[in-house]
Amino acid sequence: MATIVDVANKAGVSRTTVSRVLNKSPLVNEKTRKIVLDTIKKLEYTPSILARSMRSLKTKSFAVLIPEFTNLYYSELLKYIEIEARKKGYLAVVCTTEIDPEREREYVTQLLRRNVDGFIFCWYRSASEYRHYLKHIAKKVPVVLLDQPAEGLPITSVYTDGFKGINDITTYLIQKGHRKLGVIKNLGIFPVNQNRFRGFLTAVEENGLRIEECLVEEADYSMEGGYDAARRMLERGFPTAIIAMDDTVAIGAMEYLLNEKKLSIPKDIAVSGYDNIGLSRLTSPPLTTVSQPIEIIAAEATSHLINRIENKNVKNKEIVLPPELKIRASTE
Amino acid sequence: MATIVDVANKAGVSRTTVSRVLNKSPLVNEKTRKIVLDTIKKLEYTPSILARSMRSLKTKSFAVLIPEFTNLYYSELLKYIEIEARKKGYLAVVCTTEIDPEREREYVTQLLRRNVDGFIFCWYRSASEYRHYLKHIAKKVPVVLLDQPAEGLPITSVYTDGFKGINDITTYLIQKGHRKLGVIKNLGIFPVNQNRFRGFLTAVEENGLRIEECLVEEADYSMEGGYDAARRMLERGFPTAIIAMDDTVAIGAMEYLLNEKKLSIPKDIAVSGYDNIGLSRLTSPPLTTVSQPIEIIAAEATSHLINRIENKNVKNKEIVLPPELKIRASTE
DNA sequence: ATGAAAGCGCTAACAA
DNA sequence: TTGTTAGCGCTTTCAT
Repeated sequence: MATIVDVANKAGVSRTTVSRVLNKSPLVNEKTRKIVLDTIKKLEYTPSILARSMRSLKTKSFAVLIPEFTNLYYSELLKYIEIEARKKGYLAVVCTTEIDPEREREYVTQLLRRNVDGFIFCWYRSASEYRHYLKHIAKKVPVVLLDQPAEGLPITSVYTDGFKGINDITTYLIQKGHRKLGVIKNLGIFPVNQNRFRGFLTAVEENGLRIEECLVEEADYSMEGGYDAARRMLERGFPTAIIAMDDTVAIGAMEYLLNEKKLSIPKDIAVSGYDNIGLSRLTSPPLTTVSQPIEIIAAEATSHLINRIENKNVKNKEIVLPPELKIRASTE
Repeated sequence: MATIVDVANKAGVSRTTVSRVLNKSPLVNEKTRKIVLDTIKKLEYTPSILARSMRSLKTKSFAVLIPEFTNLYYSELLKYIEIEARKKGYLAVVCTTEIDPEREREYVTQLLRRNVDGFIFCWYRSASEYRHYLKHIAKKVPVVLLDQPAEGLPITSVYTDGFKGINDITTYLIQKGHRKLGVIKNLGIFPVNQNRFRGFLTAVEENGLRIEECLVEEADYSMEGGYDAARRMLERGFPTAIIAMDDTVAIGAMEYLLNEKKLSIPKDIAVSGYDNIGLSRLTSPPLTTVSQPIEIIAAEATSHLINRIENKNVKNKEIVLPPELKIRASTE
């Protein structure tokens, strides 16, 4: 591999000059620049990012921590994060935590040692629980938190209003005549879950229904989790509608109702989700859900992170996006 | 951030000694080691991976190039690649190519400049088309190719026998009495696709059927692609079974048959896939498919790559894994 | 407009 | 067993 010295020697200039050309400094004679550029081509020289990073302590990379790959919400998020990163010349390094705090810490430590320039966290952990830790990280590099309010921390956060989303969908189902509502909460006492669940409770109360009538289950963030939760629920009662807090879980629940119980959706039981992942349009029947503008969330989070990385003056902010009801056949 | 010099000074030893402790060299007095270790703790010192890489030109990281995140086959693959990488202290950097040759090249160049220690490629490109390029890369770092034979290139490859897999499933369907077979090929003239398709053709011939009876369609690697392919196929004819070369595509096709045509699977049309992604067990009805041992593929590929990175004497090899029929309700 | 020299944090060859 | 020294490839003062 050719180095900057090889180029300098062959071009008959100093390393400094080559470096200037590389960094588009204006303090280089036009002729000199030509010669250097030619030599670079001839030698197929490409600057070592390692050496460059060593000096600048910037790696033009950032880390994205998500719970897992197989939930399509994250796959789609990653897709758009990567697109935005590429546009700006950054590399997004994706790590999955499996919601394991130890694994998460391990990754953060290692990534910090690898000098990533920033973090995007999709983690399910109350900000208050992790206030100290997050502050600690945010002191070193910019941090963007997804799906959760920043709650006063020195970080940027991007999320949709989960309370409103679930409140809307619950209200809609009640208005359609459903009185016996089943609900599948997401596992863990995290703000994102609590907000969505509160949206459900509030809608139930606002409509004068009793919460005791509700069948409450819990599931992790997977299809299998939704499948099992639906099974447990049906063992205990028979709702006319099931509200899940997550499309992936909702789809798992639908599969149980269809495959195991041979029920008809929505005739026997209506089902709704949250996220509007691509798959939700294609299930049978298509899933009613709350749309999160995934592309916008990803693009906002990424571009804001990069802005903060490159310009310390950019301030943290809270970006709250509106959820939108997508009524489809699973409730009609 | 504390550096090695800070530690050395505070501990009253030389950088070298600290470095030795760090690298668990036996040439350090037990007492000295204790002192150094203490100082490291006190200063919360962590060695800079950047500086270390700069010397060794090893980054303890490798790149994984896949077409996209949203095909669950890749999500699952990544999950197990990451697990294996973590076990060995490596960071897997995932990049998606969208099967865009230019984007692919760009990534390879950039990743090489970032000194990744190796590559795992899931790319859909005939090895022959890319012989030269692959050789070029393999000269610099170890390469593992997934889903494709190495065809004599100096790289390791891991794949299942797609010819046999599709041949088996086709034979099984014919034996079940299906005579009018629809097939959805995957887009692109890549060995992995050709092998699977040949498996289909051969089974058809072996059973004395005529290929003209077959309805042939093409789809990219997405659910939407399968959906559209099924639509086009049904506009032209009516098979009793549809064989897709990929679960994701098969599921898309099923959704079309169920949602748009209100057909019954398998009564009106049977459907089969390939890959055995987690979702295929949960669809309605569950999808008959050919199982690829994803976990084994991922683990073999990753551990072999890392072995090659760390020990130049390890030889490239071709790892061919057996496919396995998973008969489920979509064909029963 | 150009270059010499120092240094980023670490490792390794050689000396003691 | 420990330390000295050089250097990985680059950027960045500070001179010229």
